[in-house]
Amino acid sequence: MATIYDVASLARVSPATVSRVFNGMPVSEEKASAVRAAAATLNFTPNRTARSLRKQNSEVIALVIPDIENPFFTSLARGVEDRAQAEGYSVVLCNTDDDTSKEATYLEIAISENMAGVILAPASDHSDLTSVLSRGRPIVAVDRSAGYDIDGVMVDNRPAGQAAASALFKAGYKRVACITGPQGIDTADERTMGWRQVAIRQGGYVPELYLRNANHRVDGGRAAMADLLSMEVPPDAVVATNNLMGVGALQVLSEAGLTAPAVGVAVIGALPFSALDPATITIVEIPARNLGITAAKMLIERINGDTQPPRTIVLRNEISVASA
Amino acid sequence: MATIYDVASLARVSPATVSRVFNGMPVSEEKASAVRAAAATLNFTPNRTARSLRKQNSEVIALVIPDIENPFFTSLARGVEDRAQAEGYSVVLCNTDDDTSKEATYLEIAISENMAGVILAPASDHSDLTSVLSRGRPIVAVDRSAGYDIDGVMVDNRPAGQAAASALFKAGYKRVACITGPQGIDTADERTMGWRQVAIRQGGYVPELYLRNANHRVDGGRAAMADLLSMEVPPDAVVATNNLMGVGALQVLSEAGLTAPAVGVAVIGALPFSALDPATITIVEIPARNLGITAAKMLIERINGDTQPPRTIVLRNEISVASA
DNA sequence: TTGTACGCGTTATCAG
DNA sequence: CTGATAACGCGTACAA
Repeated sequence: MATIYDVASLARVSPATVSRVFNGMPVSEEKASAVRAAAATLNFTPNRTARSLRKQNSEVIALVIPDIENPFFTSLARGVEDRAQAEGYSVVLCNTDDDTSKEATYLEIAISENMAGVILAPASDHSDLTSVLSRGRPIVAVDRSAGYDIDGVMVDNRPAGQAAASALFKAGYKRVACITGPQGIDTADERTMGWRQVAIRQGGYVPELYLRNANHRVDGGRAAMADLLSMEVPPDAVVATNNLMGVGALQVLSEAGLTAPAVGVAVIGALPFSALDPATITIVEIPARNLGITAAKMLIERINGDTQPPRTIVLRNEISVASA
Repeated sequence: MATIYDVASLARVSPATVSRVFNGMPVSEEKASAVRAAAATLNFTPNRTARSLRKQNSEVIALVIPDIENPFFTSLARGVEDRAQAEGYSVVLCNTDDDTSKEATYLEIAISENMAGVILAPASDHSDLTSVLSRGRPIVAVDRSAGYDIDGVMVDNRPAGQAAASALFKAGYKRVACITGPQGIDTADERTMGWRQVAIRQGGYVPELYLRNANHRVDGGRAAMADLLSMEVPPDAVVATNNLMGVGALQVLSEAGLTAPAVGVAVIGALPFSALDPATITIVEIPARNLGITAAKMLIERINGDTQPPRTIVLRNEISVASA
């Protein structure tokens, strides 16, 4: 592995000059071209570890998400990437699998590899950010809040829950259930609250009986839906507060022969890759990609030295109901 | 940011002793606990950049994939992660977006950050691996071959194409089209070849007329399917050589009112999150997750010093046809 | 077992 | 514009 010393001696200049060439600092064209030639023959590339140790930063952003198999987060990731790459940053993804200890490890790595900053979709509301915060590295929470006073980009979750529930009641359903995520994840809690408010106002049944907490994946949605169907008086409609639980619920309903108007379904978050037209499903759109773009933008501002107090951006007007 | 020197002076020992404590080398329990106490109060963690510069390696594996929004690759990624974490490695994901220059950048980063090794699903057959190979870092190709003599984990693609085509012909279809990926990606080429062999043997039409190259995403599948439908004599069945193109084809067919037995569909690779039962679709399963597990296993063997010649593992028997 | 001192490959400072 | 040199934070001979 060639170093700047090798290049320097081959080009008959000092190591400092080599460094300057690779950092766009003023160097006479004569020496510069000698350096480039030498670097080419030696197949030299600056060692980022050493550079990063010296400069105390790198051009890499860490994006830490809880579930890489959820298209919502991959879409968000694409948003982050597109924005970051446009600004010259690379993005590495870390999957925490909803596990706060894995999350801590990745944050540790990000900081300790001198990455420029972190965008975090927290695994829970008791994530441990001390490693990041104590080093003063820029960090932005996205989608979910982390329980710290840091930058954040969120959507207005309660209205999303309200919209989903309202759509079903307006369609004439009477007992609208809710399949939501684990407690302690604020997106889930807020969306549930939105559903609850509408349901209580609507009246005619006891909403709390029709609330199920599940994990945020397909099997969670399946289990919850199956449980709801086994009730003495089952719901006639259901709100799923994320996309994958929605898929699970739809699967169980489909398997039970309950389609279309028999049981109403509203899902918060786009259904991934729906091959078949989900004609009778209400979708409350969440701007996943734009969450990513916005978070990357905020983070890069911080990296560039922005020191205003932490702020939270709420993408209020991007929630839309598509009842096809 | 606390360093070993800070910890050392607080614990009244030498920096070397601090280092030893954090690397499990013999240290008297007395001093060890003093070090741990000091480290705790200073909130110290070893700086990975410095460590990695010194040791010339890290405990991080890079997984470089072409499309993070394709569930096939995220599933593969989960396989890699699970295996790697079990062995004490962390995994960072890099998304190349099918772009060889982004790919080169990420490989560059991986090497130059002293990552332990790379698992690469190549963006094309002319990827540039010189940065990795010249440094002698372990690398494993997965899913697709990279055009170098390196370790690889693949599936037997041609039989997959044959199985998909055969299933449709056996179901009585006469003109089985094929929507495949870009030329130069060997998985696509091989699967196409499988379809072609079966189609030619079957006879009764000119298969080449019913072959379409598309990008590997949903819109690629949509465009190709639309094109096929506009033929004077459209196909009565179609093989999609990857999951997302399959979704695109199904969407277009569904929109055209062509469901179920009107037009037959076979897809190579699991359909992601199918909320509705794709009753009449033939799926040729590709063991995405196991590809990841196997690749991680191979890579870690290399990291641990295995020096046998490069080998390619083909997961032959894991392809299964599920015609529900 | 412990400490001293050097080097991993760069970049920044400071002379010239 | 250029070169020598000191860090960046850590691990590891080598010596004690």
